[in-house]
Amino acid sequence: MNKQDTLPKLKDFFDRNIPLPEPALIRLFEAMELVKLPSKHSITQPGEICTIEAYILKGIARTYFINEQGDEVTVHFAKEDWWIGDVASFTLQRPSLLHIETLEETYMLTISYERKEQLYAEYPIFERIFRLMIQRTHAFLMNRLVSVLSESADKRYQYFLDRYPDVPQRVPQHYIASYLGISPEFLSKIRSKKAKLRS
Amino acid sequence: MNKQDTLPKLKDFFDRNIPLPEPALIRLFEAMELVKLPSKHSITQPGEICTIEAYILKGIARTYFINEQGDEVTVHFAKEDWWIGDVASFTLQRPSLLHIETLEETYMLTISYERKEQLYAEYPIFERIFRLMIQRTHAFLMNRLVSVLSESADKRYQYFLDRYPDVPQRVPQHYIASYLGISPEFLSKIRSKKAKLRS
DNA sequence: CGCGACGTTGATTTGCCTCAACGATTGTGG
DNA sequence: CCACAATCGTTGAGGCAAATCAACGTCGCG
Repeated sequence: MNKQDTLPKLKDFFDRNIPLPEPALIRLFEAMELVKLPSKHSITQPGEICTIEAYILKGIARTYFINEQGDEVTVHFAKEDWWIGDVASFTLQRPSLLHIETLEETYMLTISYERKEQLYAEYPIFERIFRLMIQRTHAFLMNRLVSVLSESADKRYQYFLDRYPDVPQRVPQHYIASYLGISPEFLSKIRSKKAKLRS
Repeated sequence: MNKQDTLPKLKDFFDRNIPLPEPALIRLFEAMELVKLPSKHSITQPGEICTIEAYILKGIARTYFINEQGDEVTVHFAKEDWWIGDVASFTLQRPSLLHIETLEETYMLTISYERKEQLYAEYPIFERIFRLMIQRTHAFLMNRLVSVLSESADKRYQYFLDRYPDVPQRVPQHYIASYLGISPEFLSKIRSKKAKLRS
């Protein structure tokens, strides 16, 4: 994959979400680096400072957390056309609490902390752009919270399928269970019940 | 309560969280309005556009959501030294999905959408300040999500008490249950079990 | 005073977890 | 290239956490 060819995708993302002037787009693009990561490679680990934020061109990654009982809690799946990164660790440049790792070979455009700060300094419009971007993530998190607080596992899974129809074919099922906040066994049972109903 | 007297509180908030130059603080303060609301008054309702964001000086409010089954899900309690508002509705100026209402007589410093846009335009530093503020909320939401996904009701309640020791004395208990994502009856049972253990 | 909102308690049910056993698939080292 | 291990998903039995339903006491307020 050639970096120049990836500009249209980035442009398309912003056109659909946070329209920004062509020159700003170009500046951002220039500050970013095309990175290819094999499957199962880590972007951030707990204790380390998250050094990049990335726009995913192709592939898929997940963000997860290991709680006190020692089990993994998947916070987020990020695939094509999504951003990833540990917002808290990146912006405060503090050790992360999260794992982020690829689940497929993944191509992404990354930006480092320094480059981003540089953008803010040189083109204040980026303060606004990234403020709007984080507001988008905020709305997303809010939905997820309400869903976990008030819906049954069954419904959450259905909702997940509607929203991410291709993800179940791309990632191990127990990661999806941990995203939904249920045990792998129980997700399996939900699935088999659904299959019976359909026939 | 006199508006001038409230400046130190606002200053104190920023000193502790997002230090900002004195002149910027003054600009912000001037753009804000001191508002007093009686208990049980609404700031936003679903369908309306959320017109203000507010810093609470005294009192307490809650943000909630009514789901498909018709029950209330409390997303957030905001008391002294916290901000409230429907970020999504406010920044996009779109109809809100949330209710926000006071639970006590509440004094707050409010800022309207227009005034805030004006601040952004006149003092670009505010883009940064509010970007940092929303990152703070983001981290908060993230914690809450992880907690709901992976901890027992018992533990979540304990955590709530540690973090907001005064709230149980100030708001009806069933609102707390809905914040924790459990039924009012079950919260009552958790409490009585705790009381027995203590004796 | 009497009503409605709130919290409590107990009985019952249900959603989800844990544990254990078992195939199927994948991957890896000899 | 095969053998064996490791990982993954499924299934069933049993148990526990939390919901639901119903009855009741209390309080604040019109």
